[in-house]
Amino acid sequence: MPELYTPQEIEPKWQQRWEADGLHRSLVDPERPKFYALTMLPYPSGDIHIGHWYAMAPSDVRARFKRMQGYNVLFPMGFDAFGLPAENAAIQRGIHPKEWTLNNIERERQQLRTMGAMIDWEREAISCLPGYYRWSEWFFRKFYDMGLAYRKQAPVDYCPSCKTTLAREQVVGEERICERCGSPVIKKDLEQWFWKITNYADELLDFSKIDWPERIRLLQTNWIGRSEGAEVVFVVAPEDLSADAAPGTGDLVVFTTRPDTLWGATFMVLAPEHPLVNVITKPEFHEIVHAYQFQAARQSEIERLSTEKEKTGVFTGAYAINPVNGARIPIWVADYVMMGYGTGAIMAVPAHDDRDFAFAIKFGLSIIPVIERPDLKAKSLVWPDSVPDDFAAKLDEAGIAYTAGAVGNVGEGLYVTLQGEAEIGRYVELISAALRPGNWSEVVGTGWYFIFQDEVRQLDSVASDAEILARCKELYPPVSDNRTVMEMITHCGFYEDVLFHAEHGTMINSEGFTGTPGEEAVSAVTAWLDQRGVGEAAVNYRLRDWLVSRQRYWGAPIPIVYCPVCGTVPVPYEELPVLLPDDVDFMPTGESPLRYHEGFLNTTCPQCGGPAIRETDTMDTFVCSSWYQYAYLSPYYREGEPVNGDAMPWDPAEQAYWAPVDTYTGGAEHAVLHLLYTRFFTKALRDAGILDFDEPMRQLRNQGVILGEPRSGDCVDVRGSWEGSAFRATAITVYSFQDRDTWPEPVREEGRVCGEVLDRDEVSLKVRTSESGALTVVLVNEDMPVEIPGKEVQGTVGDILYHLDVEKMSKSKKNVVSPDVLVAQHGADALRAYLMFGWRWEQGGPWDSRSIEGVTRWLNRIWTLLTESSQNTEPVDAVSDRELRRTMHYVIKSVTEDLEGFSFNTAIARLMELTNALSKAKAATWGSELWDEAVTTLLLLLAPVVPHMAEELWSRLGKPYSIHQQAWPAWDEAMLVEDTVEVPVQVNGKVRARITIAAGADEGAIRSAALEDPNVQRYVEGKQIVKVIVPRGQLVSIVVK
RNA sequence: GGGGAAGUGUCGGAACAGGCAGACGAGCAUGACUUAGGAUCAUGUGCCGCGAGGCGUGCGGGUUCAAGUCCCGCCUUCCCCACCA
Repeated sequence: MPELYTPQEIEPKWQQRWEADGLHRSLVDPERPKFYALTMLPYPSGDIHIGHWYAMAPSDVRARFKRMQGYNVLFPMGFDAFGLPAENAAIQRGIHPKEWTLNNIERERQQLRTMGAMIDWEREAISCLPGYYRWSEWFFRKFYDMGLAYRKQAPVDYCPSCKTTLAREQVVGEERICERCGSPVIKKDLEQWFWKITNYADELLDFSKIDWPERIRLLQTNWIGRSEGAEVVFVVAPEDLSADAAPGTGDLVVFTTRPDTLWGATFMVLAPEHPLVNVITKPEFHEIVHAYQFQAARQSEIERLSTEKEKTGVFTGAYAINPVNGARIPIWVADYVMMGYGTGAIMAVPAHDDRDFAFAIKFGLSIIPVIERPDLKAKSLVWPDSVPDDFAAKLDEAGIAYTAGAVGNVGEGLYVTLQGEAEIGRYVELISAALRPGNWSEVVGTGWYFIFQDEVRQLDSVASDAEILARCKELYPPVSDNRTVMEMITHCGFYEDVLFHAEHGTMINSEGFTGTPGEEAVSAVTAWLDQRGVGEAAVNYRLRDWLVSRQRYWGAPIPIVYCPVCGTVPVPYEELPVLLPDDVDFMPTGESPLRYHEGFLNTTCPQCGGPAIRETDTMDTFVCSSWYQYAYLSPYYREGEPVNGDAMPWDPAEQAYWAPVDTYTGGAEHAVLHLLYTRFFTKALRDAGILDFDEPMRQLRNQGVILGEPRSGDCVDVRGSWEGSAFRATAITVYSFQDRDTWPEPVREEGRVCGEVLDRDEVSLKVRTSESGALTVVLVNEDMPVEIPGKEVQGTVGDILYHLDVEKMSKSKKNVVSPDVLVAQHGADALRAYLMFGWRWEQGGPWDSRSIEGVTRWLNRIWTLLTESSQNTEPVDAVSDRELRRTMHYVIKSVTEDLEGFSFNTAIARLMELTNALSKAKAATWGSELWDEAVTTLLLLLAPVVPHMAEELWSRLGKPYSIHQQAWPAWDEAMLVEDTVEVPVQVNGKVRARITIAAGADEGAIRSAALEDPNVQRYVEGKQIVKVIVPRGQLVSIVVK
């Protein structure tokens, strides 16, 4: 009886052996090239789940692969151990966060060990231990000395559920919810510590030194949000400032990306929180402005749920002077301007910004175009009876396009569409001549002409706006309600698409700059502003400084002391770490429990020795994970030893050898959190003289997410008839998926189909018509009525629930897949292989509990293939030998390239192919030299994937321990060449024959062989051969006529 | 509203550089061995058609001897950002 494959026995056995032999220790070895493979460290929430395996197992495979390729590989692991869940557990269950965390770590470490990964556990680092967080504090102190850490009072995001402030990056989505718990965040005005990540904004935009996914680079780029433009100084009109105001008080600095539109700035808008609002608001406007500010503040606290973003705002009564033309423009307050972006104040150019346009229309502010439309499009509506009847004929004559149509219920008008200066000019001439008394006409979009009987005006200034409007009102009193010309013409739907544009183009109505082409406009105006001292080129970023203060206990203390005499004093390097006291009360107060711990709070000032209090906020946990890749180099470096500010935070020799990380793997969800922070950290440490490189991780690859297994849909019992392979429904009965036990048996027969609905679209249902999964397509109409037993109401096909959501795994949804259970069932090796095989790694997808069986079967096949002897029933055959050898080399090559390129699924597919080839060849080659070579190759290629099984079979074949210390097989290109190749022959693009020909035959030989083929002859006969193409000898393409 | 990614059998997914679409696996079907089979082995399996043959990579065009792949226009889904000045 052959021995069965029992991973449950084999796996622990080898894990112990490897550990006893220190096989996974990674020591500095200058003789060998290093490879630092890092996978994101887990947060010890209590359970290692399938997502961890999905991230780590293929990463381990790749690390092992690199080791077999001759690299000295470091593959460490640790725990991101500070954080809220531990503290919440303390509050809810009375367990100390440290105990909760360390217990979880112990459990997770055991779980991780079952993976059989080549983790060097000697280098484990846990961020909540003093030996670790001493250095987190040390970095804070270092950044403080470098001027990168500062404290300021600012409106910050606060999560009322986590009871702490959050960094901007930790607030997600339109609903502005907390990244950890999903609660909506609120704004609070607090004094907090920030790190100047913005100092590195430009450098963080440079990805030229790293191989990171496009997606992450893009997310970071967008997050940093660099925009170039200018800062322009507007001054508050002197009469609107109190006489005793200090010089400069009235300066209103705005940031704009479009200084070329300055002449069109017809008003200004300040954010409600802008400090100058209270200074400039005229007394008679105080009440209304204050009410608006209050309401705006409240609104940001409640939640800005209103998706309908109707503009609101109030006038301050004050005016500013537009520096380019001295125009007096009103200053408004509106919440569409954010205090947090730019300067919190804008110049509004309603003609070329949709928000400003909407605001100006709503509040009756002037809109003056100052940039020509690049397409030079214009429109004009010829009002009924405003011109003689022959006007249309004149337009025809002039080649001007128009359509006649009703204008409201007034009569028939002409809708004229114009393009280009010349045509517009011709039109203006025509209409001027034709216009009847008491009428006017306008050209909208380009030119902006207002044609009256006696003159043609252009909408080119605030003054002309008023004058044109006045004339129009005179001619046609119904327009009297309008406050601006633009408001008047918005009532005409025909003009809708030419009223405003935001494109770059030639400047108009801009005094000396009129005529400046769009490409030069921004830079020309910026230079001019600079020269006149009213503005300068400026870069603005969306990125804001990293708020690192957290009002929680379970984090690294911020090493700062507040002394009534000396002020803010950092704790001396030598006194670090500031230890977290164990005996604190965990009460959800909204303030750090440390604040109520007298022993912690009260201290002496390091500077004057007098009584002082400690900072009680702790650091964001992302601080600790920003440098963990270096912590692994020499965990808890110099613990217990006091160190000064010039110390190295890790062993310089280890750093010199291992750093930086060569390959980093993990989830993409940290694109603008951890992955941005750690880059910042590395750059800051470089500037501190600690690191000598710019980027922490050379190569980054993100795995996808494993989602829950799709759940069942409703069951349908369908009557109808077959139409080919599909079934046309005439009557449908639906059974809810909730009443599974009452479902009828799946059926697929003449006239009836029954089963669960897996998918649905407008015209069909996909019904599972057998237990095992056979699918039938049922053709339906979406509004077709269905019977629902026990329900009075009739539903329709559109109501049928199908397959149900593919969702993230979560305990509450009861769709989690436990790796522990799978390891017990199939073994770690099978799970590792399946996680590689089941999905494109970088994409992920829903779990499929059935197809892991396929991988298990494969491993069993390998097992019997190598453990059972063979009778050698088939004769030795040189051709098939060669074929096996060829497959072997092809598989070596493919697997090597696939593992290198993170294409894990195809690597497994190729290994399966080699297995299949061996199965086929076994009866003839078993026991031969070739057999041994092929089996050895298979095992070596398998070693990174299924390390335990490979080691077991390796030792059973009597090969020297350990397989993991063997060299990766090499392939021979010469072996990849086949003796004969099958060449497809296409006639007019369709494959009509395949010819077998000696490999390497020249083009002429292939061509004539193809033309001689009888099948080809059939298609070529009687036709004229136009062309024969033989690209790279791969195929023959014949074109006939 | 802006930006990005992706649409291939029943399913997960292959396809180098424009060159035989569907590798590998799941599922399904048939058969073998079995007391039995959710084990194992073998064979088949894109769709339509009895057949010759035709049709097929979200839809519509185009380039080419040849298009999943390149170009133009659309549709759908997912993700990110969002009154960003």
